[in-house]
Amino acid sequence: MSSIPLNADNPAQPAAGTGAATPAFSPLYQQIKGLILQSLQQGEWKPGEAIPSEMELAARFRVSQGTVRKAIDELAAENLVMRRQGKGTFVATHAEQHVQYRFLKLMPDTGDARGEGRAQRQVIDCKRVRATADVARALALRSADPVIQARRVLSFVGVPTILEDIWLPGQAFKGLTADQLASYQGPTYAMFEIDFGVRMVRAEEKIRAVLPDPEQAAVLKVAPGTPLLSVERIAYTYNDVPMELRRGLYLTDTHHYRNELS
Amino acid sequence: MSSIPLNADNPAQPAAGTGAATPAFSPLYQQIKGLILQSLQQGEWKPGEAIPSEMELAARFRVSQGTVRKAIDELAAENLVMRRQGKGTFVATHAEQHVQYRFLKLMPDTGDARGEGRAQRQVIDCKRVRATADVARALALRSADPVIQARRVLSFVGVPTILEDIWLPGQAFKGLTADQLASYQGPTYAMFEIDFGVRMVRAEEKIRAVLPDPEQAAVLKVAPGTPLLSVERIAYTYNDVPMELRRGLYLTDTHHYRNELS
DNA sequence: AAGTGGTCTAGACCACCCG
DNA sequence: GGGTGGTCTAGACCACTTT
Repeated sequence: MSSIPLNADNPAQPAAGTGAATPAFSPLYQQIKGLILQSLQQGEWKPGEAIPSEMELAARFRVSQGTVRKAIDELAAENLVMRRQGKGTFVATHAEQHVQYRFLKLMPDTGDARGEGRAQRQVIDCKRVRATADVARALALRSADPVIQARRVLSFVGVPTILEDIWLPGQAFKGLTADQLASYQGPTYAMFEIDFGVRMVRAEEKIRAVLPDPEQAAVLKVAPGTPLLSVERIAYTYNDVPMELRRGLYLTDTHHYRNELS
Repeated sequence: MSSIPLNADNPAQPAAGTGAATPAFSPLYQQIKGLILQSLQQGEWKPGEAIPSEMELAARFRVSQGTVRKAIDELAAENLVMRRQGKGTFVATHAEQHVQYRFLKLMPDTGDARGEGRAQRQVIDCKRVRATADVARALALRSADPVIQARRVLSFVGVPTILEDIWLPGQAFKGLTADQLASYQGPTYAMFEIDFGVRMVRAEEKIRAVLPDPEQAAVLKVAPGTPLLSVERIAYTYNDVPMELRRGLYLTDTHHYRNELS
């Protein structure tokens, strides 16, 4: 087992890699964080499972519990793990997370809960295609690489509200079907974790106001001149690897995109 | 000076108020955080100034440096203070902050820096009015209470891009003039700090896609059917007191609203 | 050299959860 | 009662900034 400190009697030595040299100085807890992160992305612990206790990790890495604690603090702040007092620390998951639909910021204008009767999904199509230049760039692929493209509509209380086009790297999502997209209960990102082992960790969104083209207007059943929110999202797994491009059109008559600034 | 622990030989005792009882359990560092917060909102240290060192605060509150540290950690995470290694901990300010325009998420499509030649401001008007019902509700005032209402346009590289209507509680912002809004260099929120002692700490935004009315279209010099981003912001000072309502219309032809999810 | 924030440790005890 | 995360302390040393 790779231990980190070279001299237990001389705590807080600047740096000491695990064989591979650590070039710039980084605090011990950052190195521990890196090691835990590595185990996370290698799937040593699966989403929803508990990771070893702080004491165990401290013993494994030969550091104090406080140092492990600070490492886990940061992972928890980034939503990569979840702590539960008295129970343990768990690998975060898009399923069974108190905040379902973590990345969906669209809220109904009335009723502070976003829930009020889940969305109905309707998958319009799902096919294998070759990446166009812009899709390839967003997903860090080469042009013409295989990607899976899907289109679906989300309705709230029967009202079509979101039209989404989704692009996924063909390699990682080989075999994804329209049926799978439609029938899975709960967040699509949870399905990605379970069926493909792909965990989305963070995302970036670019938001604009646009008018729908005739086809989009028809699908959403709105007049052609209806202003819509265009939300382009790139979702990333571990290590900032982009794994999904999603272009959404949101009807904001009875909903709004909610954001908190600080 | 009010000390907190009653018994220094028995560290980590559950709770011990400063005279006034602390009803529910809250860790010591949270209580310290509350005390520091209190000093912040009472203006014991002004924006940009350094607060006492961790050792000094530890001595003042009769706790260990580590406990003060954890309290300040949270304040720093909430952007209420800023730490600078080797120098001290400083009261956060909207002026001289590396991230100017902290609350403005509109970015040019090209050029990752938001800067590229600051915005030009044009104040259209600024007057004292009585709060309408919705403005009063947003600002936690009574209907017909005095408020200051301002309208201005921000242009980037000469192109009118943002039309903003701003409402401020008349009491706290007595004497605010159009000239003041127009001539101040730097973030308006910095001017609020300096001229009115009001520090905005966080904000909430509701975003929609809308069409401008004829007047709005004229001011922004766009065609009537141009879709625009409607951004309604409520900004809060300490203690979650709302101090500003702002309704913005963003032109998203060459800009986009950028958001990071995690 | 002195002061500040930042890291690390070791040990104690508290709050919570479960068997 | 025993395990887990959470809090608190005291003391040491590191990294950065200023005098």
